[in-house]
Amino acid sequence: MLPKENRLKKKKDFENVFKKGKGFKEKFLFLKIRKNELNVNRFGFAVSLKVSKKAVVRNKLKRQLREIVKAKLPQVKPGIDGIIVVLPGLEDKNFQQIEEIANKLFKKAKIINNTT
RNA sequence: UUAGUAAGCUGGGUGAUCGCUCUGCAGACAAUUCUGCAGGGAGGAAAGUCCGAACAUUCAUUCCCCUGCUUUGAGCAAGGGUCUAAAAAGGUAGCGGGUAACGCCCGUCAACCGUGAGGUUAGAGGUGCGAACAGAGACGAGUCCCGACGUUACGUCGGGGGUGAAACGGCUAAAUCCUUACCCGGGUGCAAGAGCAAACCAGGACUCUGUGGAUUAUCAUAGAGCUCUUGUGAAAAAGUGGCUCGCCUAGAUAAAUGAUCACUCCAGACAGAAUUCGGCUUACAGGCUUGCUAAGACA
RNA sequence: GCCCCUGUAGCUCAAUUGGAUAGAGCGUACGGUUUCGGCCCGUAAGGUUGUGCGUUCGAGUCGUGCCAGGGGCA
Repeated sequence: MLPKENRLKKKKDFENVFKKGKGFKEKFLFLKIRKNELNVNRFGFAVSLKVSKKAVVRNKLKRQLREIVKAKLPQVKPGIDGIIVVLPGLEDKNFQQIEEIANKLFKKAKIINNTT
């Protein structure tokens, strides 16, 4: 689980990111990002009922994505709000495959620090 | 031993690294923050939302207060349901018990199924209709065919074939109608509801219409309408659209109870709490315990 | 989370107190008409009535359990 300060919480925040953020797409993941006024990164996750009707599957995807984002947090440029949307198809992948997709996605969005 | 039957229990384990939430204690601090230690942290179905209850609120002439009428202890409401527009609802029902309550549970009788252990069952009473097709004829009648008798048309008696789910016996059928012992205020549901803060001639929500945008994702704007909330002597400007309780010896609020790796075994099914509790229904790999039954073998 | 509603041809809808083959319009296909196309005329295909179990002689219709889709909420 992400620390509290790194979570995107308010409904308003989500609307802002969806409305004004830039979108990036990679295989079964979709990322929306927008700069915020804070010095920290905040992330939210969304898994639709269309991905799977089973709550167990949706919860597992969210947990795995949180772990991936947690590991990446120190490398990400500060001051970004992001939402990761899961698209149907990801539920068949294992952890390594999801991590690979997420890496490509983050590179595409150019939010990783070049120094590391 | 094999096959079966009933009831109950369980629903991988160990370790390493990195994390989340709540409670208590201690310390630091402006703080709802941080640190340390100790402890709690998904299910038998958490599911479907099919019944019932708690709790909250609302309507109310039932509880409380006031007023009125009829009258001597009660009534005059609402809602739901019913309806060929007038009737008065409803109930999932053998019998007996249990429960806060239930359409639930237990015992028992009957019917049916099974060699058996056992299993299954919306199992009261009354009445109407016999509605398609076929058939001569479908609850009130009738004569398609054959035989006998009577004087022909025809009638009486007996028998047979065929149709059909059912063919004269007054039989069977309500999960379409009605009755009844007994019991009962109704609606809305924790997004119920309560409190705090902020703002003002304003703000929010909803509906409709127009315009634009998006199209695996949770839009924006203008006008009109009507209601609700806060609030007002007038005008202008600025600002808020949140938080807390409800809420829990699991108790979050973008929502925790985990992620990865290694070893191991019989290789892990169905599946993730959201106000709480009692049931029902549905999904489900494997393992364990106990009682009983049938067949076979041995003593 | 809580509370509701709806499932019949590709689409929009019918089907009498349960009664036999489940109909109609649009669409589709083929044929005719036309120089060709449209309109028009004719013919045909297309259905496990979402699904299982039950009541019944008989179920789209009655009862019940699932499945799918949709809507509302201070």
